[in-house]
Amino acid sequence: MLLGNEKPVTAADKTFILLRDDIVEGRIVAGSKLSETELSTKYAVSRAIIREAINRLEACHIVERKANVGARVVALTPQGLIELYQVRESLEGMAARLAAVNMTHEEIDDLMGLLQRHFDEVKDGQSYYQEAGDVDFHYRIILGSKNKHLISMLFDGIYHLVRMYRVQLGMAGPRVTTAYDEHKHIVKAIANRDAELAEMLMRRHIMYSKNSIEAKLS
Amino acid sequence: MLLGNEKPVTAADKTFILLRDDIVEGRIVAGSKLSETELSTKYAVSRAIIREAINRLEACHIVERKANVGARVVALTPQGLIELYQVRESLEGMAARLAAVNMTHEEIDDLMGLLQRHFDEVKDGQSYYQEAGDVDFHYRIILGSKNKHLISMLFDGIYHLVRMYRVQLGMAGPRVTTAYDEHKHIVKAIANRDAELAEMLMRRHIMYSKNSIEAKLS
DNA sequence: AAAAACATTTTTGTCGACAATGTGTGGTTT
DNA sequence: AAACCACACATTGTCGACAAAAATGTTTTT
Repeated sequence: MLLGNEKPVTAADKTFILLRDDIVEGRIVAGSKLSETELSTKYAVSRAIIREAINRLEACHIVERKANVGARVVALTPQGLIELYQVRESLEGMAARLAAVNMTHEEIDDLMGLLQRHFDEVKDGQSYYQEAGDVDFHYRIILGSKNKHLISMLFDGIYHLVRMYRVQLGMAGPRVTTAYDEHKHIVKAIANRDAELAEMLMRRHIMYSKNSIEAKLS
Repeated sequence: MLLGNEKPVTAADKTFILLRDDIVEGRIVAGSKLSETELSTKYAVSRAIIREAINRLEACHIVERKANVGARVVALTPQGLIELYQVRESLEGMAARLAAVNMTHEEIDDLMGLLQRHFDEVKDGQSYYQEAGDVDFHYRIILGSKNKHLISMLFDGIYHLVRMYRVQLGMAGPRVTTAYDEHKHIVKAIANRDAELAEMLMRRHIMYSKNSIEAKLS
């Protein structure tokens, strides 16, 4: 899924996205070293382009770089996952709070429609929900916050890392119907313009999700 | 004040910091365009260095860039300030919550010592508190969270922007003794390992601070 | 005179080469 | 045999030049 951002126009943009996806999807293994010359031949661009792409990946916390030594893909650790979800809980909780205040009636109606479609799909036995459906739901609430910083931090930073953990540690499990109910309650709170409750429910929702993932790691 | 990060080693590091400070302190005016060639002569480095510095500033949300057009320093708007403080409230609230769990007894003792020194200074009539003292306090709690993402987002991203608003809109006002009391209560909650309360108090503290600034804007 | 089309100029994007730094190896010394 | 130094190698950092795109100014057309 392409997040609603602008399309890549420059070569550095395209290479950044290619490289990022190769890392997130695990085609470039977590923890490995990134050689600039090697990557420049692989993606058929100059080293300057690769350097810019790596710089952006560093800003996303997807790679770590040491001066005069080089860049490595981050390692996936249980501790890292926990820290990631702590930030997510904090930011998305605030997003839900702000969405309860800032979303238009129309946006809320759309969101309820989306939820209904997801319900129909889940009811028909498709386990489609977890991946795209979940992301889509959170996506709209984050946008609904109308807070530029929040939106950018979550979409450009956190979400690719979350996805990296999901893909590479193979998260697809249950929590389908449970998560649906939680989503429903969150939307209801937003529709009621109850910011306090929306934040609390969103934070709980993300905590449960974290616990579910943590359980699978042990 | 230099935050505890590693010292700049490469020319791009140094230029990035120079440029960032020139923007934050207002020597390069908010909203203005950044010409790469112009800056490269001004800082006596090649355009590649300037480009890297601008890329990093973009990651901090201090400049905005459009492909094939160029980069501009962000504009300072009341709305932007509000959004910034919403994020800060969210992240630092979580930091306080985590600090209540993760700070060592020694770190907490140090923090109480710091607070005592600040009290003495404020008592003696120095209005020193607001600027460095406040930052120092928040700094330690954020570090005390032991959460890499949180620390990086706040120090590398949010705090320079907050400082930019403070400097350029001329925030130095009162709230000295009030803020001190709030700090004291937060530390007490952390010492009691009361994560819930620590987060709540920190969020209130930041909200008050925001309100105080907003009042000055009108 | 206003608007459209073209030419010019400026600015950003990309590239290959050179310089500086870190790393590994082999040899020497104790 | 272990520690240390020196040298060569590989990788990253920096630079100036070229290509492409946008902005500006001029001419042409209606």
